[in-house]
Amino acid sequence: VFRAGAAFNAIYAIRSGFFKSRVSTEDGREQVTGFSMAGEILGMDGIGHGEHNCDAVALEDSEICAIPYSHLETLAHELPSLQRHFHKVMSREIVRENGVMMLLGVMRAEERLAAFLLNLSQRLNARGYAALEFNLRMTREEIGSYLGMKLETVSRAFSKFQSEEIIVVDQKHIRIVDIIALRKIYAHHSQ
Amino acid sequence: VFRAGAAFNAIYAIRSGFFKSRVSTEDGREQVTGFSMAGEILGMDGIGHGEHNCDAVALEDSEICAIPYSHLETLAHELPSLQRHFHKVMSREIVRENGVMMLLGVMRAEERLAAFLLNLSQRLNARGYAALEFNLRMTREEIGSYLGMKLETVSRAFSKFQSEEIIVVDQKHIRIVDIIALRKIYAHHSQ
DNA sequence: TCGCTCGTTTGATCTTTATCAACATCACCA
DNA sequence: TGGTGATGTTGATAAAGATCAAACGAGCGA
Repeated sequence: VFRAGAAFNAIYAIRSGFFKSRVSTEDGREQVTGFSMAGEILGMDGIGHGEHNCDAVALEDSEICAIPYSHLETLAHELPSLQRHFHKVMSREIVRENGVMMLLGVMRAEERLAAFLLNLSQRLNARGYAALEFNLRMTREEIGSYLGMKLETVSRAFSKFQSEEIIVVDQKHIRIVDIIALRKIYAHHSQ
Repeated sequence: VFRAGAAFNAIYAIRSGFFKSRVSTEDGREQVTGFSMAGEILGMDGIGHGEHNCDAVALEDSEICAIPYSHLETLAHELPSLQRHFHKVMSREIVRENGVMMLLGVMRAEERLAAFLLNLSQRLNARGYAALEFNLRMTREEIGSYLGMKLETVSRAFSKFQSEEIIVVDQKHIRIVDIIALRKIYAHHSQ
């Protein structure tokens, strides 16, 4: 969709599909900063400095709607409710990132994965998809990058959850069998 | 200043002083999400859901200016340049948090501390303070929470930098002796 | 001044996760 | 149809950082 360093012109509303956002260091290490799906907005990182800070990449065939920022400004001025809505969307992105910082800063591997699965489940559910059965669009490596761990650790955590009969994993297909247990892991009750 | 869960009414412009922001899990673990100083804005996390998501705490005597959000909306509508500026401030907060996610996700302990010191140095410098000599306002534990490591690890990294003659540490007083070396550590050239 | 607490430093050991390696599986395509 | 590269799983080992523990120093109030 866009790359870090590219001039900022527009934000993008996702109509359908699935995306990842990522930032990179000069020495080539990457951090996935988020996964986005229908109804979410990409590119708000570009407003501040006139150029994008991260790359946005589609993980499947997707449709997006570019909203030129200059249009948005004009429209928002004419339509205060849009203005307010846009502020909310940006603010929620800040809150979401706070949550990810919490993930990365204080949680351990299995808690992170539980949090990831619960978040995905909840968002899919909000869009009318099954909450307990879905296909991952991203690789283990991308999950690992997002969660601050290596792909092997992601794979092991999936296997552990499966052996504990909390989820059933078949490649990218996930079925959540015991969402209560998943919530307990997330909430650290598991020790 | 405000607490997570408190109703959102206003954002706060810092006139002087030093603050930390933090989020907490139900089981009591905390993550410091940022340190803020003069000229920065607190409380933008509250717009999205009408209540604050994090706590903001002053780390020294400080002055802040509450800007009621309803005022801001009105003013921004009358003054498009303010509108635009406000968008930039929020966007930069998103970009800043992307950087922290990178810190937490892919960097190792010493790189994180180097990044932290360089960032602090740069921000102090931008405000007219010495870039290479300053007093930390936060404890080792708060630094550790921000950087996703334990206070002992922070302390050890400080000691290591001191033994390598990169910085001089005396309690909260820091003097950067070899900023080039610090940048190299940050950029991962150190291995 | 004494003694207390808080923050910090440092050492020893343990745990978690990374790393390295081998192999399985799948998709794609020559 | 078999090869090739990307992806995923699992095991063995190593390393980074956490945890536990002890001690120190500064600041503060009695």
